[in-house]
Amino acid sequence: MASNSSINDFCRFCLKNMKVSGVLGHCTTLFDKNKKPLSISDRLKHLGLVITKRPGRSKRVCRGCVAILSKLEKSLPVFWSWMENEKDEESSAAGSAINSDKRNGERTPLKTPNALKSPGLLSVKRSFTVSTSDTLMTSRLHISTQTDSPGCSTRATQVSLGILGHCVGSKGIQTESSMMRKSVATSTADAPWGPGTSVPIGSVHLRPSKRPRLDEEDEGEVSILRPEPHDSTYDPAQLVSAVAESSQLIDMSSTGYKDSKYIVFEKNLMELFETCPVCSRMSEVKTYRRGTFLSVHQKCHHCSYSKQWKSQPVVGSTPVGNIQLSAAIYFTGSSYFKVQKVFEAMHLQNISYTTFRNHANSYLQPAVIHTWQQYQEEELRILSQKRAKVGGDMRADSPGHSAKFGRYSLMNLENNSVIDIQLVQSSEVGGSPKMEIEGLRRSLRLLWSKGVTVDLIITDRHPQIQKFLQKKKITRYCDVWRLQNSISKRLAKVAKDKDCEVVKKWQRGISNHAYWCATSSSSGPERVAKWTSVVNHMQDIHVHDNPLFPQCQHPVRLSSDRNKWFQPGSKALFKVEKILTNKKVLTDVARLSSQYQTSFLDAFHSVALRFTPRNVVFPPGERLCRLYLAAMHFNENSSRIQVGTTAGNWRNATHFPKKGGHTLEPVKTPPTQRYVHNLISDVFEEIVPHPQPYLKRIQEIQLSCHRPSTVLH
DNA sequence: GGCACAGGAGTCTTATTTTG
DNA sequence: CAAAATAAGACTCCTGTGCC
Repeated sequence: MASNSSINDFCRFCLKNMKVSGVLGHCTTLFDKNKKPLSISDRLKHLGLVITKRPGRSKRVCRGCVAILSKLEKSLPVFWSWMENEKDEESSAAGSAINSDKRNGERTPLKTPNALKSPGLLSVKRSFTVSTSDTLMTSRLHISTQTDSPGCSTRATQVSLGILGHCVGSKGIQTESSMMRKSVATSTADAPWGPGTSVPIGSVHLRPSKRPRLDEEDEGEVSILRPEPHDSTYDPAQLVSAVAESSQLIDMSSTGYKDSKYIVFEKNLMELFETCPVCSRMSEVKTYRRGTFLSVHQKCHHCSYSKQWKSQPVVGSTPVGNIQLSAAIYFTGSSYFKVQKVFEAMHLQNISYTTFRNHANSYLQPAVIHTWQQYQEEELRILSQKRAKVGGDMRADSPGHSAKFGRYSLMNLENNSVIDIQLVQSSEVGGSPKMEIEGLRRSLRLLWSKGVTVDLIITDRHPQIQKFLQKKKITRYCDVWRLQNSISKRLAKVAKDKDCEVVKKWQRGISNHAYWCATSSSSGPERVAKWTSVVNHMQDIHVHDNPLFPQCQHPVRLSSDRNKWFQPGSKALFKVEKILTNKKVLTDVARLSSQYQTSFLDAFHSVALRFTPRNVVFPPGERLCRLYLAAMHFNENSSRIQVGTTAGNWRNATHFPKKGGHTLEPVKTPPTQRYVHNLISDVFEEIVPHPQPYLKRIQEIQLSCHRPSTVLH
């Protein structure tokens, strides 16, 4: 048994040990009948390899071998069709048998892809002679160019694969490159991307397109390639096409951000380039795709007409649409992978994840940091002119239950806007319980460094925090929602006891009572007096010993439900009284905040959750940026007003919460995303032209995410 | 030769299924 | 029903490819 299980830890084909640190990773069972659409063994069978369960042979394969199988499934039909074609030609052509034999003999020496290098696989491959199907597909290109095969089929391949571009190269290519450079050399008037070229993008175009974007290089090379409208192949038609092209590009702004975009089908697009507009005969069309970008190179062999069309403006050497897509995904808090699925579902061309990450690291995150810091500076400047009233709360921000990261959010309670977010890693402060106090410390240090005086703070009932705030002489208040939530939970637990069912009838009443105590009292002792009076009230006693609150304020009325009153000396009363008059609870009741609540902080947490879903692992830098984005979204939309009806009433919507019953919630105006547009503008106007200062800033931020706790004390 | 992009592989994670 | 096993998603790092 033990030996069998150890064999199954290895891949059947490449013999790789798939057990890492005692855990099997990325393996698939060969004979899993439930696997959809087919089991691995069935898929192999389809390709000609019959595989059976055998003692001493593993029943699992690794992900790498499954990937090879998938490739073979894609490529083999192509390869088989080649074989069929060759057979047909061979049978018809006399004397080709020798060549055919030669080819069969040559098939194996082709370069083996890395993935197929393992000995176990080779044996399998040989058994059905498809080992190089994948290789053949890719090597087709190299063989044809190097060996200069005279076969007409090869020639066709060369053309289709774009090799011709290098050989012919001349007019079409020059036209294209000069177009790019023309924009570089001239300022705005003849820039191919249009006269609306903004200064920053212009500055990008000032660099030769081949140079690294981050380098500032001379522009001498640029003008050399300018004069291509005066090419020897000058033709009025060409001029027409060039003018049409430039006018088309002139209409859009340099980044085309505000341009509408469309989904264009390849077939429909290619209809535009099929025939030469000058001689109306078929022209050669070559395409080049990079992410969402497509360039079409049309060349007519009959009249020398050539044209290059680009689907998007290009900044430096990066298509603008690709960055815009990355920015749109990132700034709206969406997930690349979800968008990728949507794109894939409709065969829409997309950028790779690596590209997305590169864009995020180079431009998007710097934009977020920059915008957030500007906003924060301004907010803190205003706040420094008065005594700040803030609320803070920590939430775990990691997948699962492991509180690896925590985010401490600080909110200005006067306008309900988030003014600071601190990301704290449990490992840097020595455990998750210390994260909250650390987050608060960091936030307060920032406020103090900007000259903000904290008047009061509403925060958690954590003893460490109480001690810290006492030391710093900051008035701390308790949030009513938190207190009533904590008490509700305890009451719910008691209500489950079969002798304490009466507690259920009072849960909502006690919760409401907490809010009433907080809002109707002017001092701590008065709040406590009102709070403790509920114990009498629950026994149908409405006159109390406490002079601060001698009598219930509600009108005298007879209850229809006599069973709701607690019986003196009952177990239920004893348990509820213990919860309500607990010393810590009374201390917190005395500190209940009457004017400011942190319910908006919870609303922010739910927004933040949409930007940083818990089941996705983000690197700390990206996590912080996403939280900043959440804060920007929240701050922009926190003060939305209620929608009115034509009759002049406010609109409400009925909600049916999980607990039962129903509530009326105001219908507010739809949320806006102005911050997204501002950020994208920032990316193109400031960061893409001069990324270095922003990158430096983001490095500082990321470093500060990991600074050791000792620095902060 | 430089750059952008694509994709593979390793690692960590959660969700689901299987097993005892 | 709980624990173990399995599958697969998500992320980082790295390398290869092809265009300019």
